[in-house]
Amino acid sequence: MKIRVKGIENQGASGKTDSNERSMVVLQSIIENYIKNSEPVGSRTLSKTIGFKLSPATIRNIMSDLAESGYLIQTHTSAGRVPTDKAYRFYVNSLSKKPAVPEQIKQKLSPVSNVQGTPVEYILSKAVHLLAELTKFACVVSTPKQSVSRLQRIELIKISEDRILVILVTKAGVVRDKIIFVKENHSQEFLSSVTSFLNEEFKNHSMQEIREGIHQSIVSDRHRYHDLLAHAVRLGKKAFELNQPGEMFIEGQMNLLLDSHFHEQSSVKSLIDAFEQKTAIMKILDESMKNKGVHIHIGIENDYEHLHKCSLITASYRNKQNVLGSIGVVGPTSMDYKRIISTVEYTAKMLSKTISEQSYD
Amino acid sequence: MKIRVKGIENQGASGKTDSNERSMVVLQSIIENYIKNSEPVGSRTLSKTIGFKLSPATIRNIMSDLAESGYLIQTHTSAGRVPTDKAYRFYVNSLSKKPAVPEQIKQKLSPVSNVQGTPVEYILSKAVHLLAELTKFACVVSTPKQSVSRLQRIELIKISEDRILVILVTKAGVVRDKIIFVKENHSQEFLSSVTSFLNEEFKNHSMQEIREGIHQSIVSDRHRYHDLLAHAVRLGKKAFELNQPGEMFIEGQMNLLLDSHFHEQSSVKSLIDAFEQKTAIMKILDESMKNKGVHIHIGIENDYEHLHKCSLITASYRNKQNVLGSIGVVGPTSMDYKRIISTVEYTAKMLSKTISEQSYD
DNA sequence: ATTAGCACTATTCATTAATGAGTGCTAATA
DNA sequence: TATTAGCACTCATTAATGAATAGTGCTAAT
Repeated sequence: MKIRVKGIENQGASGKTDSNERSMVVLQSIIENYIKNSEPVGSRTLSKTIGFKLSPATIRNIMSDLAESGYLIQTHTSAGRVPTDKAYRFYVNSLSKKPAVPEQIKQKLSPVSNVQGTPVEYILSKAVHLLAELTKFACVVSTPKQSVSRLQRIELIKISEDRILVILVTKAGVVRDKIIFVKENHSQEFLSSVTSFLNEEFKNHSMQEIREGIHQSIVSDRHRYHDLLAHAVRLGKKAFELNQPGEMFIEGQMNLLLDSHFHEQSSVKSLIDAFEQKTAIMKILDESMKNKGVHIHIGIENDYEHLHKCSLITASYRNKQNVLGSIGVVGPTSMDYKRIISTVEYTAKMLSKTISEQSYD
Repeated sequence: MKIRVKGIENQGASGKTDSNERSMVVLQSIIENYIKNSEPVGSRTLSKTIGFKLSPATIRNIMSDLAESGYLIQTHTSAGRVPTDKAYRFYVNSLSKKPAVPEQIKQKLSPVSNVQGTPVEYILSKAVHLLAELTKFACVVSTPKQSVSRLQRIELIKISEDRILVILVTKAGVVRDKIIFVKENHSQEFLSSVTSFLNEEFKNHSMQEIREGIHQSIVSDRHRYHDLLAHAVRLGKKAFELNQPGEMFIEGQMNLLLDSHFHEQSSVKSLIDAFEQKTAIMKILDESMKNKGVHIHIGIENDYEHLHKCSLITASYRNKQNVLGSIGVVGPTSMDYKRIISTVEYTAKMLSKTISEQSYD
């Protein structure tokens, strides 16, 4: 008795890759069909939509094999087949790496480059809003991580006897502010001296570096700033200490609830949890900053359980110097990967371009 | 034939206010029951839960009258009664003006005062987040209107040959930034002169005033700043011109979708629309800044059609000088008004307190 | 290796009947 | 005169039934 070649699974193990390739095409076809209609796909419909001629019976055999290898499941005996996360993974891996971006999408995203001169946060919110409108899913974007970005300018402004407003401007064009409380009543002139000292000393250094090196650096310069020194150290430390938690803008959450895949009560609750407790998604965005290109997390691949029914497509954005943050889409595992991937990629590119142009180096 | 006194409607018209008062209590009871259980309430259950003894039949008569006067409706013949928007309006109007704030809510909101020294935006997002958690509805907050708030400080920072970073600090503690593009290559020293000129001239004036008066003011001072003048006018105009659209933070939209009242497909779509197109809600928040206290918009009272099934509870927040913005809750018309109103009021109070303490005057 | 044919299974949909919650009206009652 | 008991009636909800449908798995023929 001959054992049928199980298609995709044992690539190369068998001499005949014909049957192998065919099952791949069948799988692809099932996936695309399901992405389009959100309904279990059966052998009959498939035999019609598929490119070459193949009877339902044959397709049934192939499907049976694919199911056995974990690419398909049945919701019940007499239902069609539905792709698993494993299938989607296969699918995105087999996609041609660079799908073209439809002109229509480019059009829609053009406003992103029209907001130059506005705060970075505004640009981000514009981008994430448009992305949500285009994809009809939930979209997220993380604000620039300040630790990596380099200092363009620091300002110390006296507000009252015991409060100083610190304004940090990074090369990426991000402005951050914070109030620090002090015991001594410094004059504005004194603060100006400290300001220019800090600017001279730390311009073009990353926040991380500054935070780590602030003490040594000042000490080595002791001779120039005698009496200023003690205070400058203290103020500088406080000023650069500000480690605001990374923020995240979310847009279009509600879109997900129109999606049939999230109609069950339990899924909805999971989603709410996932967005309420932002850390999980934030973590994925952070992760996405480490490598170039588009990142894809499919369903069960996500560490966070509440995201097991979602796929996340993310891409980082950057200026000329550094990776700053990332932007992404959260949707059902059966999303139209081709379209979403290229849209996210293009959005990130536009974002990088716009922000680079107003970065300060 | 005598006409039965129709209760609430013709208050004072009849000699007997007894029946009048009783129907008010019945209505109140129905409303509270419906708020609690989200189910049409019938005469039998009501006769049990209501304080004094009254047979279902009598209650049916009263209910019939209330229905006729537009306070109640039936979804179908054999169903219990459901309060109308008119009933809710009656209900909130008859509430004692100052319900006590439960200690538990005070506890939960205490983090709002623990974020002093952080940017105003951060405080706002914290507050709106907590409010959403407490109310389990969608919550919104508008960022401070810059037009009314007074200038604390302006900074002009040279970024490149043709770009200047403008930083505006208002008395309310809000920091806004914008890049302006210029044709001439000004030195940083020159910018410093302009900066101190603008600060001297305009500190403590509202943005509105500054925008309106910038030209006259400078002209009248012509003798002091001869050559500076032309440039200063141009720069100042550009700098203060920045009229960013008022922003709004939204939190907990998804909460609404767990609410049974929004389960129909059409309601969900309405909600999505309402939040997508933020202007309607923004308008209500703006409106709420004009008068003190809590504002209540019930269902049909809202101008915007997509909000006809929602009630909005809003309250403004302020610093010592000005009303800055407002915060509010968007929920179903059958929300627990007592609780929500006091929670919103208290949150706004906390917000005002926190922001006042770090305002610059 | 592929396909046609057939038995089998599970969902979906419409129909029906039973149940029950609630009202409105009328007549009896305090 | 106001209240209440009683009863007929309405309509939503639920469960049960059966027909139609979409799909599979297996076997035998090609």
